[in-house]
Amino acid sequence: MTAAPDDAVADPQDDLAAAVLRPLRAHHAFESCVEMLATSIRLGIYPDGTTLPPERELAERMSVSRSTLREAIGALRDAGLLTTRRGRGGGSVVDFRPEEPGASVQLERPRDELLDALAFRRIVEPGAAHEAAQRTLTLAQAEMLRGSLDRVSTASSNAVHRQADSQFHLAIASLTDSPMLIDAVTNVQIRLHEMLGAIPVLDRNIDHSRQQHAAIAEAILAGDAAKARRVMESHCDDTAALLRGLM
Amino acid sequence: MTAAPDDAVADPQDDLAAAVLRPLRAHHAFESCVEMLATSIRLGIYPDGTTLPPERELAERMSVSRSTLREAIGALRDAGLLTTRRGRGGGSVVDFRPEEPGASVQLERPRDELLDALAFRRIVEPGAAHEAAQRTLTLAQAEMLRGSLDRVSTASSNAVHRQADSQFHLAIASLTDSPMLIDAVTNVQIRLHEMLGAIPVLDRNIDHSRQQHAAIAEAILAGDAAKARRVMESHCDDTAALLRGLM
DNA sequence: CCGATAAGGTTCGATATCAGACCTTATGGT
DNA sequence: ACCATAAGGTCTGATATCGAACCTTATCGG
Repeated sequence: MTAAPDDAVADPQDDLAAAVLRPLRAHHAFESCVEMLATSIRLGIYPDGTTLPPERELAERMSVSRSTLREAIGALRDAGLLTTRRGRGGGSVVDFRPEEPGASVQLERPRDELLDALAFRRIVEPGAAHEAAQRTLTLAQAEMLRGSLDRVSTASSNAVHRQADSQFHLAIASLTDSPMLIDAVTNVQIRLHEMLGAIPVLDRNIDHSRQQHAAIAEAILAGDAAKARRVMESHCDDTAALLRGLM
Repeated sequence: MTAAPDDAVADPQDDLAAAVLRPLRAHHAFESCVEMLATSIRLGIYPDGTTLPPERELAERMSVSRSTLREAIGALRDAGLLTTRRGRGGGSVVDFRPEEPGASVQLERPRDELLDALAFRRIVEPGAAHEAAQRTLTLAQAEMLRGSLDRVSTASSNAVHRQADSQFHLAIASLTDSPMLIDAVTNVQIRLHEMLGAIPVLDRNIDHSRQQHAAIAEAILAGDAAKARRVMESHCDDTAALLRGLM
């Protein structure tokens, strides 16, 4: 009744089952842990030279045992992304200078998944911008947004720009205070960051991006939700077109 | 540098860290497994009297070992949601008639989380409708959409209507073929379904919903993406207003 | 200079989960 | 009537993860 025979056309109902019964466990907490920390470092959330939060705290945030977390940190240390010092004031210090993007880097995920991320992004990021613009921001939030814009505007190299770009988009999402939305944007940005690392970058594209970023931030700070969404949509479309063309 | 002192205002950068370093493991695969299956049954994906897919298949879909899955099925059996028969053609048969919603049901999740789901929904479901309308649907897909609309239109009771409603929205998402989008809508619908079970339902609201559902399906089948999005936005707004008022 | 403290490092037993082989039962086809 | 088959049921050893206590090291404040 439920299982569709191999030869028959799948019962459309089964698609729903497939949707709800999604895999619920990323095999091996250890690996996911490594990936998550490595991503944070590559995205520049913990820039070169900064110290990671204490192990006990990190473990709790990721809801993972300290032993597992430590193994992950060990792996990153082996990979040369971290150095660790003991004692009070010690900790794991990031040792990572982002590399200039280029076509030599291989994509890890299947192409489908990346295209999916672009489509999903086109929906959630404009939504986030719209929502952020509707809120009345605290001074600290406005400050953070301006800071993110500033960093992405003045980035000294393509590699740094790429990090700052991710953070700018994450910053907008975080203005919404919506965990589900933040999570969605984070997911998208992780995949996007990976894609951008695999293509050559043109200065002209970056200039164009810069202008769009400024317009988006301005619209959000001015509370112009419709404009924020519109510009973000164009921005996503442009990035997507670039990526689809070059991959 | 990284850890914000308790007394100071949190460094905005830390918000980003909090976003990327999200918990990565739903403690106890067993519990998540029970929840997932129970949800599928309550959403009517496996209606009363139908047989679940074989254990080996279910286990693979959820990427969980068969032992763990079996424990989950056992728990559902103990809870009276299933009966199991051995031998060829056997399996676990659903034994669940949805209850009429009412204010007596207690919400399990914190209110914040539910409001968050409403906000997120307002972004992703209109996006899904828009995307679905842009695609050229196969005959089977159009058929499935019409079927879902039909079931939600002719539902004989509030309880059945609530199930059919979830499935209608999931059906639209599944038209997009975008795993990330489908996943987002699924998440939202699970939370929504829970909320709808906790409030009394007015026939007038249901009639209104019905009209909107019909308009959405029509717009999608006609390929009118703008309209599909617009109507879905109203639909989400209306449902959200109702829920916010009654919770 | 010295103790309180905040970090990382180590160890160990308990438990959850996995992977897979194997057993048992009922059904449907020939 | 029989037997291949498709289900659920059982068992077991390996491994991952937890969690919690405890040790070691370095720094900061008085």
